[in-house]
Order: sequence, then C-alpha cells, then structure tokens
Amino acid sequence: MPRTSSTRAPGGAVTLQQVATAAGVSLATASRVLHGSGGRRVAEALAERVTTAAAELRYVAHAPAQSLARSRSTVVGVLVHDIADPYFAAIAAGAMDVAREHDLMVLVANTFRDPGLERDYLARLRAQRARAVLLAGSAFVGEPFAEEVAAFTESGGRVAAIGAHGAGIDTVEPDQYGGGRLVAEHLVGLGHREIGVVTGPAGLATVAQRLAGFTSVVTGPALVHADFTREGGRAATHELLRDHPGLTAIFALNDLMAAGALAALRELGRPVPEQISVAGFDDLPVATDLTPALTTVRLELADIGARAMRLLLDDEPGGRLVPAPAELVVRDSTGRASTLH
Amino acid sequence: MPRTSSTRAPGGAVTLQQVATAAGVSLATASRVLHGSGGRRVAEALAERVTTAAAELRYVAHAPAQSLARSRSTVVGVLVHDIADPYFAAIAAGAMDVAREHDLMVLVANTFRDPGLERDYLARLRAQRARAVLLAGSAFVGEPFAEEVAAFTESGGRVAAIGAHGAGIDTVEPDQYGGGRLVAEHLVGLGHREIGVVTGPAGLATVAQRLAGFTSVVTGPALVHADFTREGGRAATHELLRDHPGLTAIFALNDLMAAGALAALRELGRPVPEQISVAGFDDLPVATDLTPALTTVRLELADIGARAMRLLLDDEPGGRLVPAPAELVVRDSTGRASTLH
DNA sequence: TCGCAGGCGGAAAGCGCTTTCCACCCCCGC
DNA sequence: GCGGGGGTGGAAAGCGCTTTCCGCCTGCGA
Repeated sequence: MPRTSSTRAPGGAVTLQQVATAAGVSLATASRVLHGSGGRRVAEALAERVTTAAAELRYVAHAPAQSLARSRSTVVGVLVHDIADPYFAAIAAGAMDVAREHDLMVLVANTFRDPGLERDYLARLRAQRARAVLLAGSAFVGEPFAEEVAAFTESGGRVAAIGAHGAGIDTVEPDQYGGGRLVAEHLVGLGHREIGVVTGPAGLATVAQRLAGFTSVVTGPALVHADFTREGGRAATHELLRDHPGLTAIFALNDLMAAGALAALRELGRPVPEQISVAGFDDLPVATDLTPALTTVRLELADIGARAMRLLLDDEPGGRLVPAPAELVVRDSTGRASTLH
Repeated sequence: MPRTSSTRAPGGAVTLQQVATAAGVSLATASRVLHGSGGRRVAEALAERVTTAAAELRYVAHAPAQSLARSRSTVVGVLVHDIADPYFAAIAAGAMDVAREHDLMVLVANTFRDPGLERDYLARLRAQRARAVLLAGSAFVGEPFAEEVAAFTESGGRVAAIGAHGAGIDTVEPDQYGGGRLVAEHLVGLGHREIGVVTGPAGLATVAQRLAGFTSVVTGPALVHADFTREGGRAATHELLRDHPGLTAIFALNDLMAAGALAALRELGRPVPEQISVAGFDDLPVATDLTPALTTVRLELADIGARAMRLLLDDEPGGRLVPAPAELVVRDSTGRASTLH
C-alpha cells in the first residue's frame, strides 16, 4: 500500500489543513508560511515544520480557492484568431514568456475570427476572473464586443490589444501603415507602376492599415480579397492576373498569402522576380525558405506579444500606445520592373 | 452616470446574490436556474425572472468559486515544448477545438524542453485543479516528472500524452517508427545507399522512434545531431557533408531541419534532387513551399491533438493507446541516386 | 372537510483558502 | 515584583458558489 494513502484525502488533493495538522500548527500559520505575503512572520522553527510537511505531502494550494479568497486569480487570457497561424503563435509565445516571469498561467482562446466566439470567450475569461486579457488581433470590433470588453474592465480585469486602439485600452501598435508604405516605395523605386494587391479579410484593421500605407504611395492598385491563408493567396493571385495580365508586381498583405502567390506564379510559368515581383508582410520564418526568398516587412512578433503582456501586467494607468516598428527586408522576390509588357 | 453603477458591486463583478435579489428569489433558486445540473427544476415564471436579471446585470458566474464548490474546474492544460513551433501549434489547435466543444478553457504552457519548467507547470496545473492535461511532446521523461504526473492523477486529474506511452496514461501514438521506415524504403528504392540523417535532440522519444524505423531498413547511416530547428538543420547539414562528402541523400527528422538542409545545400551549390535528395518529417504547411517541394512524412497533427483531447475528456478508463498513421508524401526533393559520385 | 403526498423555494452548511482580530506568552522596565 | 507592550499563534469570518435538507403550499382522494 502506498505510503500516501493515509495522508492523502480520499477525494484526491491534499489540503492546507492536512499540512497544518501534519506540522502540528494551525491552518492560519500554515497559510502564512506557505503563501504569506510577507506582512506577517512566523517563527523559524514552525515555518520549517510547515514547509517540510508540505513538501512531503506534495501539497499545492488549491488555486481556485486562493482566487476566491484573495479575489484575484493567477491566469491571464490571450485571444487569438488562430493559434496555428504562425503570426499568432509567435505573438502568443512572446506573451507567454512574460507571463511566466510573472508566475501567471495563460489561457489561450482560438476564436477563428468568429465574433460570437470572441464574445463568448471574453465572457468566460471574465468568469475565470482572469487578471488580464490580450486581444492579439484586430478583428475584435463592433458594439457587442466593446460591451464585453467594458464588462471585463469593470469587473477589474485589464485589457490590452495588438493593433487596435480602443479607448482606455493599452495597445501595442505595429506600424502597419508604415510597413505598407515601405513596400510601396520599394516597388515604385524599382520602377513598378502596375501593382496588384492581395488583401486580407475585409474589416480587419490590420488589412486596412497596411493597404492605406501602400495606397498613400501607389494610388488605385488592382485589388483582390483573400482570407490571409496560403490557399486564399494562391487563388486570389490567379484571379488578379486573369483580370490584370499587365501587372509587374504583387503585394500580398501577409506572408502566407505571398507564399500562395509565388505558388500561383509558378503554376502560371511567370518567373519571379524577372517578370513579376512579389512582396509580403510579417517576415514569418518561412519567408527565407520560399523561392525566391521573399521580400517582406518584418514585425518583431514575439517582442510585440511580450510588450503587450508587459503593458497588461504593470500597474500603470491604461490607455497607452506603444508603437512597434516595421522594417523592410529586401530579398530576392522583388526586382526591377520588366520593361517588356 | 452609467446605469450599472448602482447595480454593480463596487469591487467589480456581479454576484449571484445580487442577481437573486434583483429577481426577488433566494440564492439557491438563482443558482438552480442558472447553473442547475438538471437535477431539480424551478417554476417557469421564477426561472425567467432570474435569467432576465442575470442578463441585465451581465452576470457571469465566478468560475473559481464554482470550481471550489463543485470541486471540479473547467480548464484543461496543454503542455507543449514551444507553441511557436508549427508542429505544436497544430496539435494545440486541434486540441483546443475539441476543448471548446466541451466548454472547457485551455491553459497552454510553453516548456522550452526545460525539465524544471515542465514539472513546475504540471504542478501548477494541478494547483489549478485542471481537469486534465495533455502532454504534447515526448521529452517528458525522468523520475521527477513521472512523480509529478502521478501526483496529478492522484489528485483526480486525467493525463494523456502524444507519442510517449506511460503506464495508465492515454496515448495517441503517431507512427513515428513506420514513418521513418517509409522514408528509408523510399530512398533505398531510389537507389540511395549513402544516406545521412540529421537527428533531433537526444532523449526525445520521437527522435529515437523515427530513427529506429529508418535504421530498420538502412543500417549505420551517418548521423549528426541538431535541435529540431531550421538553423540547427542547416548547420548540421554542413557538418554532415563535410565529414561525408559522398552522401546522396539526407533524411532530416523534421521538416524544420529539412528546410535548413535545403538552405545548406543551396549554399553548397548542390542541386536537389539531382545530386542529393532530401526528405523531412511532419508535413508542415511549409513543406510544399520549399524548393524543391519537400518529400516528407505526413502526420495529421491537428487530428492527433483532437483525438488526444477526446481521450482526456471521455470517461473511459485510462491507459489506452490510439495509433495515428504516418503517410509518405513524395514531392520533388527526392529523386534517383546520382550515379556519379 | 381533512390527510397526505408531491412539488418547489429557502436556509444553511460547506468547498479550501486568506486575513482580521483576539489571546497568550514572554520579556522588559519601573 | 508587577504591569504593560511587543510579538506570534489560533479562532473565525468570510470569498461566491453548490447542494442537502427542511418546511411550506398546493392539490388530490376519501
């Protein structure tokens, strides 16, 4: 018979009371020793008896009970559109790193850009009394969602966002506009005049900003919508070239779609960059492995995630706006506009 | 002044008691209406008053309090080595999908293969009284970790793993061995005899199994260790070819390293597959976008994650082993062994 | 008309922890 | 030698919810 059977509660977990009893002290003393916030000290000898007993019993505090008693939990939420998208995975990783430094656990919610799910998850994060929530995407819009956010902050939680600036919400704002502009200037500098843009889901602030930056330089580019996925980018590129065969460059609003664009151009037998140039956005790891290596805009995604999490966890007043730079990374997928068209 | 200021508790959140009062019923009745497990019914009229009041006050139950009272929580944990690695991201996404169907929230812990962190996170998941935890990687080994797992199950949580079969633990076992074997047979069938293998971190069961499958066909291949990253694969490939210039094929034990291998070969001016073939493992989305498109072994990662989560959440006795198939996907990076060496 | 059963609302006892407040002990100073 | 004060342990009151048990009320049968 395992030694633990006499010390473990039948239901399973060890309670503080058991530790206290084993150490021969009161519940209060045990609590002070193990979780005391320094306000009150316990004599050396007793403290050691308690810690020893706790270790022997493999005691870990019941976090929900602690949350209840302290009325503050140790979890934070991260809302992402899709954790399998490397863009969000990188942001989440950065955020989780910082959370760990603060001894917090991270609840990740995959919303698939479904507004209903977004609200639902936010409500459930509120139910968990999550200390804070990071909105790692900019599709979170609309009145009902804003109400949910308000309810969250009103019940004492902090909210920060990446890329979408709401009133009173801390925001890390990647320079989407500037990135789009950099691409435009780069392409124009190479002599391109007929440029098509593969945009993302309508309504995404990210899309609007990247596009706005681009059109601040190149007016009236050919546009086609896709869904921020590789396949979407591929299909959109076919469509784009069918309708506008004279294009000499394509700007895909993210790297996933740029990969699709390159695939489509390969299928069409259009050499890149000799006949047509392609640029992306995000500088995902895949960008270097594409052929030709992708010219794109670098966002320090992990860093962005980390900074957003820091905004959530310090105790400064909210409403701050932290800019994150976008940097053009020129690789082999862009070249001088071909003169023969 | 916002209308809510009179109804909201100053501290923030709305409590059930407030809802009950607003509806003019007792706490018990409100609880039965809103969270009743069907065991007991409340008259229609009262129920409606309660739900209305709850909606108006934007009430959401205090999850920690609920966990405490019911002594079961609504969170599950997923332990991954690195969520930014597409392999784990895909598994996590599949798992999270199933969790959502069960109305559970997912706590994701990034361990970076640090044994200390793995144990620590597992203890904290136990502290949260997570209903279950999915070990989405096979590096979780060693006595201390096994003890932590035991403590977790003893305190009433379920544990499932991907790829590492432990006693009493539900496991989804991707056919790593078979996949390695498929690659070997494929390469041998193409006439390759001098094959190098870029392996992963020592001690990973995944690595051992893929390699074992491979060496069951090809004995004594040249080996070099890397760390499952693209850069590691690149460096390892350089090393491999320095020491074994006559290799006609390279098997990288995952796609990330295969991407690095292709980069290295490009740097060396060795055409793939004309002069040397390359195969990977996992069939990450990037595989199709590499040049040449990568021959690899497909694992249905999202499905694997989903199945593992289902194992965790049904109430069957543990210790099951669910195999997941591995399938060879032949693309352009492998070809007949060059006769000139 | 009275009795009883069935149905349904409410009081209250926890769930495991924190934290306030009280009581005790010891030591010091006068 | 006695009173008081500082320090430290313990009792107990919650935190917000679930759930058992109790008791009331209604309606039906005799």
